Amino acid sequence: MKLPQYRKLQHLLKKQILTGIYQEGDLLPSENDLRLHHQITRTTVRQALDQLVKEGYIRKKKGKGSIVRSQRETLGLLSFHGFSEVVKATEHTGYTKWLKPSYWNDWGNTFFYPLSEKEKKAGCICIERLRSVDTDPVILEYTFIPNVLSPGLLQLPLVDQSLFKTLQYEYNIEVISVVQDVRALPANPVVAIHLELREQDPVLHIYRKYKTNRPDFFLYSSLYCNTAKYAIGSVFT
Amino acid sequence: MKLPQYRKLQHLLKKQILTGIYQEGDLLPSENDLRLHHQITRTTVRQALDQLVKEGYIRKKKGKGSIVRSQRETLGLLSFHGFSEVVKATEHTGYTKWLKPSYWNDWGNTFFYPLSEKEKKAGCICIERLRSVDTDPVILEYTFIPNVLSPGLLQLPLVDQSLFKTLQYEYNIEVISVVQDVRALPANPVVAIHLELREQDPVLHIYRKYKTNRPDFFLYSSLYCNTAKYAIGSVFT
DNA sequence: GAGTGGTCTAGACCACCTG
DNA sequence: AGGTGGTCTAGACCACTCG
Repeated sequence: MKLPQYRKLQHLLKKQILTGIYQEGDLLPSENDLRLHHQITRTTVRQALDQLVKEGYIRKKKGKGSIVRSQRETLGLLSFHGFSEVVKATEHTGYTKWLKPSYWNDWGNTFFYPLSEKEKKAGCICIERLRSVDTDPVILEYTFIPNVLSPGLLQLPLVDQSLFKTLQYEYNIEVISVVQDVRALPANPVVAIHLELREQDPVLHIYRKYKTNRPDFFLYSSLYCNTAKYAIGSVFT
Repeated sequence: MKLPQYRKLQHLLKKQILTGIYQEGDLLPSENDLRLHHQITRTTVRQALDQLVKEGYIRKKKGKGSIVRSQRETLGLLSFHGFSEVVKATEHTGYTKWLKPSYWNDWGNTFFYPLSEKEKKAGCICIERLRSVDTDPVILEYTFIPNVLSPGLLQLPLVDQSLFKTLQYEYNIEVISVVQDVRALPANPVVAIHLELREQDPVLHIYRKYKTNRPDFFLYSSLYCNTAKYAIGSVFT
């Protein structure tokens, strides 16, 4: 575990942002301050800050400084949920309902993405959630997590109700990229009931594979979206 | 027009990749070579290469070199079409049909994204294309280009049949990010006919706004996708 | 005018890959 | 062993922001 200097600074600053020591809109210490405090050169400081920019934690402004961005914005890029963005943009309120307690399962015969032997053997923890904007159900989400974490997610309470935050705080696991396949489908009965649609109404369906900073650990999701009222937004940079 | 050194090198290398001087899998000259040839320091060379990595033109390997990636992969990140990816992955052949010659139009009363006064006054050039995989129509695409380019896109032949390539070669305009809204809709009669679906069948619909390296120049698209056979893939990093 | 980030120089040592 | 990219040092000048 020999991290380069710039990674250490990067992780330190990220932690300080995530724990609220620096909040949205705050300025980080200047590159010069950081250089003096950590006894490294400005090049190295800049390397650390470049990473944080790439990850969306800060943006930089010439003559001003490094400005902390909101975590919503950060997630927005990755999540593609539209959920948080929609909620944020419209000042509606978002709500997530656990359809049932998370449970262990094997992967079934035909999982939507290929699995490694290790993943297959461990089975997975399944989470079924319904996400709403105000009182409108918008996303029905099935999440599949390989059961390879100790002590296991089943026993843990979630930080802030958020799976990603829990993984980050408890296991240092961070999502670094997402691959997804998107389709338009007619709603099946289960989907129709939860999303308050008629059967056969068009729904947006997304298969997702999340890559993390652990090379052998992935997350999987299957999402059904009612886009009648709210579209799903995303940004590519 | 005072470009920093690293931008110049970045653009030179990009041009050489796009024109095939360096092809997929080739190694770029080493950082040391580039430094000597261009009389700049390695730091500056690395800055240029970092940009190309970010844009997906190359990937770097320690002990090996900077390897040129395929342009398909590159576009894949931005395009979100799934079109080229699907075609590439399955070794089917892609085909684009101009439904009619491009034509001038005002924007209509309710364009899907807000427009600047300058854009409104100029009107737009419209392109209607149908993209197919083998013989299956997959994407019906309407593209709207503000009519602010001289001599105007209407008179120009397209490079490689590609709008993006034409903009890059003729005007030095490059797309740098995309904002989009995605929905599932029932097919209307026009869409149904072109995509060979029944009316009311679910189609994926995407509104897109492309941001370019010209701060005041955007492109707009509206896409209808038949996802019955081919899903739309995308990657977030 | 003082402080900030943006660009750049001229070196250095390391880990990794390949012959 | 020699070449590659990865990390890092210790400086410099510039353009921009703000009081």
